[in-house]
Formats: sequence, C-alpha cells, structure tokens
Amino acid sequence: MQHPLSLYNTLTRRKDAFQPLHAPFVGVYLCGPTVYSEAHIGNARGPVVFDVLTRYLRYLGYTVRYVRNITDVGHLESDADEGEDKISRMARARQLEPMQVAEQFANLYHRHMEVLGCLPPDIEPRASGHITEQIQLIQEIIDNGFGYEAGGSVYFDVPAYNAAGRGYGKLSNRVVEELLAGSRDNLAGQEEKRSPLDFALWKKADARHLMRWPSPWGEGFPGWHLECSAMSRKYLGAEFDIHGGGLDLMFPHHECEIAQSQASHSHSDEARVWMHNNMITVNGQKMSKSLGNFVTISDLFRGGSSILTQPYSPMTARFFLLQAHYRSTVDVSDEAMQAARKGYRKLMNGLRVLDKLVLPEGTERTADTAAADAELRKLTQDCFAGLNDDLNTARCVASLFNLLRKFNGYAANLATLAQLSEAALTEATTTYRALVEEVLGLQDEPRANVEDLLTLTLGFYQEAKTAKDYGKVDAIRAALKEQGIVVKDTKAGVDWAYSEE
RNA sequence: GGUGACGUGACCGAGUGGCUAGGUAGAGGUCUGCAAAACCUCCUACAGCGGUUCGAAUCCGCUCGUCACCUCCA
Repeated sequence: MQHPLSLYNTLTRRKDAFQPLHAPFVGVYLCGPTVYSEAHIGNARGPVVFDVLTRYLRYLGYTVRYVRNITDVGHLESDADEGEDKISRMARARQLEPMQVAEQFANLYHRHMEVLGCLPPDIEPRASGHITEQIQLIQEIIDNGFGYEAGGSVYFDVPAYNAAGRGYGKLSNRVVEELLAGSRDNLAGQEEKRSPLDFALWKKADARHLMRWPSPWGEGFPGWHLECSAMSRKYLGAEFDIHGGGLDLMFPHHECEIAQSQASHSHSDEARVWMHNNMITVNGQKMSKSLGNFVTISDLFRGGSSILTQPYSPMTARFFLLQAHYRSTVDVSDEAMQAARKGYRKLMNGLRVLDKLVLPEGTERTADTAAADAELRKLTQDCFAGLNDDLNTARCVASLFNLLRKFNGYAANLATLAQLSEAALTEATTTYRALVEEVLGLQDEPRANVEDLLTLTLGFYQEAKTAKDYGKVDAIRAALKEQGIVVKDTKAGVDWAYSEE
C-alpha cells in the first residue's frame, strides 16, 4: 500500500507521511456535536473534512473504522452557573425529557449530515451510553495519582501530572506556569480545586440537575472531556491513528483528552496524528454561537438569514467548504456561495461529459499518442498531488477543473480524441468520476422539477393530438409509460396519473 | 498580558525561492435562429519598508492591519 499521503500533525507541528499503526486498518475519531441546539454551518466543516479524509483513506485501500461521538451529556454551560449542563437547561426550558432534546437534535443532525453527503460514521457512540466506561477511566486516573475527589466531584490534578513530566500543554503549545499566571480565579467551584488548571472528571449533581448517574463519588455526571477519551479507547484502542476536531477544541478539550489518556492505564496520546480544521468566518470573524454571527444549516438550505440572503443547496455548501484547505479559515458570504454554486454545477456538468467522450466510428486513432497521453496523465496525477499534500482539497478541485477543461475540449470535437490512447482517456475519466463522487463526495443534485417537466410534455402531447399526429401521440404515451406515468385524456383536458401496474 | 495564525488581483481561494493554481465576476472572439453551455484570448496580485539571494508572494527583520486560543464553542 504505497502512497505519499502526508498529514499535518498538530502534536508535532509537522507534515508527515501517514503510517497506520496496524495497516491496512485505520482508526479515526472525530469530536462530534453536542446535541443541545441546532448545528450551524461552522459545525459542518469538521464532519465534511473528515468525511473526505475517511473516503480518501478507503479509496487508497485502507479499512477504516470511523468513530464520531454524540455528546448528549456533561458539557457545562459555564463554571459560573450552578453546574447545569446545556441539555438539562434546554430540557427544563422546553419542559422535555433531556433525552428527548438530545434525540431531536441528533436526528436533525443526521438528516443534515446525510444531505451534505457525509457518510455515517461506523460507530456513533453517545456519552450517556458510556457512563460506566467513563467512571472506570476516572478510577484509573485516581489510582495513578492524577485525580482527587473533593465534595462529591473528582478533578484532574494538572500540576501533579505535569510534575510527572507528562507535558500538560504539549498539544496546544502551552506552558503550565503561564497558564497559571493568566488564569482567572473568580470562578465558581474553584474552591474545590487544588489548582485553577485542574478540570472536572466528575461533577456532583445538585438537586436541580436533571441528568445524573450514580458513581463511587455520589450522584453526578461526567466532566467535559472524559467521554472522548473513554469512547475512543473503547472502540479504537488505547492508541489509534487519527483524532480530529475543530481548532477551537485544541485547548482545553483535546489537551485534557491527552492528559486523561496519559494518566489512565492507556498511557498514550490517544492518537498518533491530531488534526484540526480551521473555522468558518463571517467578515473575517469566527462564526460562533456566542457571537451570534451564525447561519444554522436549516437556514442555509432555506435562505433568508442576515448573513446569507439566498438559499444554497447542500452540495453547494459542501463544494464551498472543499474549495478551501481545511487548515485555513474560509469566509462565507453570498458572493462566495454564488461562486461556489456555479463551480459546483460546472463540476457536475463535467460528470455528464465523461460518457460522451467516445471516438466517433470510422475515425482512425493516431499512431503515436504519447504526447497527448502524457499531457492528460499529468493533469490526472495532479489531482492526487493536492489530496496527498495534507488533504488539500482546494488544489484537488483546481486540478479537476484543469482536467475538465481538457474533457470539454475533446467533447467539443470528438474527432480530436484520436490523439489519445484509450487507456489514458479511461484513466482520466475514471479518476475524475472517482474523485468527484467517491472521494470529494459531490453528487449530482437534480434541479429540474419533475412535475413541471411533465406539464411541459403534456403540452406537446396536446399539440400533437390537435394536429392529429398520432405517431407522436403514441410515442409520448409510451415514453411516459416507461417512467410509470399514464396520460389521461379527459373531457376537462389532458391529465396524468401514476401507473398502477 | 501569554501563545499562535494571517494579510494574494472585483470576490472567494491555492501556492514546496526561479516554471500562468483554480472558481466566480469583467472584456473580446469561436460556435449559434436566439440563448445557454463549451472552447480560445485578455485584464486587475502578492499590506508597507528594509535585508538575504543571480533570483522572493514564498526566507529574515521592522512597521501597519486583521484574526484565533487562553471561558462553552467545529
């Protein structure tokens, strides 16, 4: 399985050739959504990027196990409130069972991911379903001397961990002393912590808290970062290949995950390669819930938000995201989305051109096809160069357009295909289709309205009938029958119905 | 304050020191009943100032500007 795929690793701050721990198997974990509200388009970037990554790894022949969690418990609103988590809060506000809130948003998320062309993960574990595993992880951390119980809660002892030489902050390039100097000390619950850097592994649930589980330390709920450490270990092992997430999760979330895994019996950084996708921006500013400058995925498809005035289709959004490299910010605007829409359609039109590239009968193929073959092969190989260079989908898309221009040129004058060998052409068209559809995951999105087309056809039917052109009338009837449509001539005029055969 | 990014043409967005990224928009042309699509040609760049180099968008320094993380966040 020789290939030159290299990936940028946040942990080493370098691009390195990708080497699976246990080829041909590859384990990928992506931090999934917290299902307490609807996702916005910024939240879609990670899933789309890692969908392309897992698709490409599979294309390269690896057997991928892709795990993306659902967080339905445990993320605190902030340390300043009474320790109620987001889902509880939403459930209380809407008078719902907390799991009902989680389920509704999880279902919506799944629908959105599907239309965005993201294949479902192989395993989608929920935090609430892995309380036992999380409790066990906490116990291991305590046993290893890096966690302590205080007032029914359990905290991770960052100074002790760091003193043991484990390098807290190595992922995000942070120094414990500086973090201490810059930390705020006016946060609620702080009095229980030995150090302001310590973070909760288990939080005691107060009387109001709806989501609660029994534990050796009393009734409570798991800390923010624990689920990913526990669930990735359960499904991918103590050490696996790739862990992904948004750049804003790097600290503290991923830093804490690594600390937890190192401090548990896993004694690992969880993943060999840590990948972080950059943010979507609006006028240069990060799209975020707290800033309020976000467009929900529903609003994106529906149109009419203050940021995007028009609706944009799921595939337009996907193409838009893939036109930028995942480690760059990407700025969203109507103008940018419209440009993406046209680019996407151009790429789709390209798919329809592929099958037409056939040398006309009777045309002699040129004896020496070396020059044209070499040119086409170069363009074909260019498409992989981008992907292999840290999943640079922007370069890949650009190369596909270059290849497409060539295809369109041939399509305009099929006789010029004589300059090419059959093999080079097939290689190029196969690559184009595979990269667009299988790897980038861009599918044709039919724009035509079937009923409108049908009405149009029935208009021609009526004309033919009036002209007593019964040959044409029968032809239209037969063609529609093929589609499961029967034409009905009634006194009121021409109508149609679905065939009941 | 600490840490880390980034400033590319009308817009978005790639760029490994030397070879036109690409998409959208704009201009001209081919094709065409009209149009669209497609193809060909063209146009507007590398924040500023220095430096290293035969050569810098790409390396170094300074200045200006923008942003991110340090608090939940993809």
